Amino acid sequence: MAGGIIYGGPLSERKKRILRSIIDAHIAMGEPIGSKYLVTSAEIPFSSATIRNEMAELEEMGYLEQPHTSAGRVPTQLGYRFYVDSLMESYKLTAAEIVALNNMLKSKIGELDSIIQNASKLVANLTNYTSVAIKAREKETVRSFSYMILDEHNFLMVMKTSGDKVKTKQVHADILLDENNVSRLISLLNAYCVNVTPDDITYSTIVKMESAMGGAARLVNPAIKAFYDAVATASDSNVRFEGVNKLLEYPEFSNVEQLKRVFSMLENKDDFLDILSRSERDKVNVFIGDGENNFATNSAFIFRPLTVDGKVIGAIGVFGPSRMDYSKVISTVEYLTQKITGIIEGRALPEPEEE
Amino acid sequence: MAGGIIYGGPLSERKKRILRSIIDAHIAMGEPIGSKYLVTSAEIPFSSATIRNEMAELEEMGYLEQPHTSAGRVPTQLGYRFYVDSLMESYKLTAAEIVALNNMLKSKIGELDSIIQNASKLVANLTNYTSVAIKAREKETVRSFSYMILDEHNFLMVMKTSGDKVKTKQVHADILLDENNVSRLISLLNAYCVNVTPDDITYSTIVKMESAMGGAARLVNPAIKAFYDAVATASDSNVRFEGVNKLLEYPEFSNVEQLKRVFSMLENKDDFLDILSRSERDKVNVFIGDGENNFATNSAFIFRPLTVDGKVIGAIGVFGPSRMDYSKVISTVEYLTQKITGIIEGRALPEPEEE
DNA sequence: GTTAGCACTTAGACCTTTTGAGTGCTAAAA
DNA sequence: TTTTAGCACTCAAAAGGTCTAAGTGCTAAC
Repeated sequence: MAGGIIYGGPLSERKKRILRSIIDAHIAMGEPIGSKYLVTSAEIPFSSATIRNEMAELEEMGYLEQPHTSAGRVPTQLGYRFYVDSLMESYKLTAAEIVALNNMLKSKIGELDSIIQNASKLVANLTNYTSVAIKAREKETVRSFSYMILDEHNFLMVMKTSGDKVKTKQVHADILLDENNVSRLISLLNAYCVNVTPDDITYSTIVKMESAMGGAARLVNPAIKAFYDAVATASDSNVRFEGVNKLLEYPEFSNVEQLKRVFSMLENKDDFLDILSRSERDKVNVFIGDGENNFATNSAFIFRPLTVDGKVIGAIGVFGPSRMDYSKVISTVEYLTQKITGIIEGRALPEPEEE
Repeated sequence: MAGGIIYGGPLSERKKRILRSIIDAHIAMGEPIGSKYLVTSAEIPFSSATIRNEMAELEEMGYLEQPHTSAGRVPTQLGYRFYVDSLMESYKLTAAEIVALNNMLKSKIGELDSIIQNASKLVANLTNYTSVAIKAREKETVRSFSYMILDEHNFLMVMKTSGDKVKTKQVHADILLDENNVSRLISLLNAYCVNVTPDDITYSTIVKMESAMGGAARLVNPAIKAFYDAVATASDSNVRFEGVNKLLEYPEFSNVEQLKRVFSMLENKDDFLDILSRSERDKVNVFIGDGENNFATNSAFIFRPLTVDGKVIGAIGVFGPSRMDYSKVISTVEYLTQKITGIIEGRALPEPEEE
């Protein structure tokens, strides 16, 4: 190898093979990998001495590191990144896994929310890592209001949102309702509260509306509240974890200090929303270690955004140690999000035989 | 003391005082408490020897135990139970805490769900334990169906439920909608799907409805699906935790084995629903240790059900080590659930000055 | 370019010793 | 009869020391 060794530079085929074997073995066993192991178990056809030389160079190039002098090598972030980007053999989902995924999706033809959440549970079980379900914040406003009178004290407020959904809220009034006063109220809402965020509603707006309502002024407050609720709820985001206890299975998280760091991170759900907002859509994203994110070292976050009509509405992913079974996780997440997107867009579920 | 010592029997005033001091101290420090400590810090006006004698008797009676011969004493479940039931001085919420609670409740005049969840967050912060928010399963059926046509391909299905709520679902159809076919569909729903759980809908029902709809048979399926979603969602229950990382602060959970047990328990949300269903309503319930529940030893669960119209709709509580600041937790949970029940029932929020 | 061999390093396992907190018991004091 | 001082005893946890095994880097031979 002429010339100096470049940090992160190109690798010979042999180096690639050794690096890949080290990472595979480390992912499987969780311990530093030594040269001897590679000769006997990974069947690299060179002596341990040769491998040691290669490993020393891989270390100098930044792909490996040693926890201490007399230990084997462990992959660095750079090592994992390389592995993910180029070395990994794409894991083929087993028939059993595909069936499990399809069954889940079929049985739970329900709300988007519960689909995502069930998918998340399944991912946790299939991969044995903590899974993450994210429902993204949607900034919605109301395009138009209409109504339906339920009885003399209740009417239904129907709001078409900017996202072309329909939200409804039941409004209770302590005065008698009739077509007359409710329709007046609704046209006021259509005048003042269309394409407007809840923060834009000022007290003076409310006063104006109340004076316009005359004797039925008491209807304004509950109506505004219903409007507020509908829009505020929509703009609520949501990050949920499943299988948090699986983290404890991995030795890298088995001391309390590490755990504290990890848990306070998981608690900080905004960080996950942040990462989602900075991610690439329509592909599986992989965050590793702490150079790339403000995550705890030794950990990685793999997820794929869910998009509908070009808008990111959420994500499903996996959180775990950076020595993670990347190919399995990536293919599971990929498969599932594809299917979910299909369901959301109204396509029928394909039979499990496919693939 | 004439006669033999009775297990769990009555206690002299001095024993009570000593027991209480031991538990107070143990709650504060998390370590076994020795006789010397009680003399110097808890200001028990007897010598350490006397206290040792009393402690030996309290141990024999089942209120205390020793982790090992040369250690201090630790309360047993029986000890904690006694403490909770009779010794504890009711903790007075500080003004700051009351203000925080009230502000939270005021700012978030929204969905019940989000109220409970925010309350839960607050409880976790105020008490420094993991908080638990439970939304109970509601078994609901639909009392009557009505509709509102949105455009030529969408209508709104409005369902009055057995719980006197109104649920709505937007239904999309690929055939043209008009007053005629939608109203026919709705009257079929009123004939076949009233007071019925989703499981009662059989395939033959669907076939019957489809043949009755004639040319518009394709409307039946999306309508049934909407009905199913609405009722299934309502019957979904929900257990959420906040501040799980706080558990790590307590030494009793600081070894990985203990943590595994605790986390797999938290994962098992049905257990919490179970406990809720077996709890006493309208008061704060305290589960301690493992004699009383299938909880991990060293842990306790304190919660209060939320009831509306005599039905339990959820609960707010705290999960933590059995050495828990019972009085603080109990008064926080009590206060908050009272207020939330008030809000749900439509009462106005009282001013923070009260109390 | 590859490999065998060897000196060197070091975390972790294992053992022993020391320390100190806390007890139970006995005999004296109140 | 109740309380207390004093003392011998116990035991977990900390501290220290030794040993082992895994794994390395380097040199010299192939």
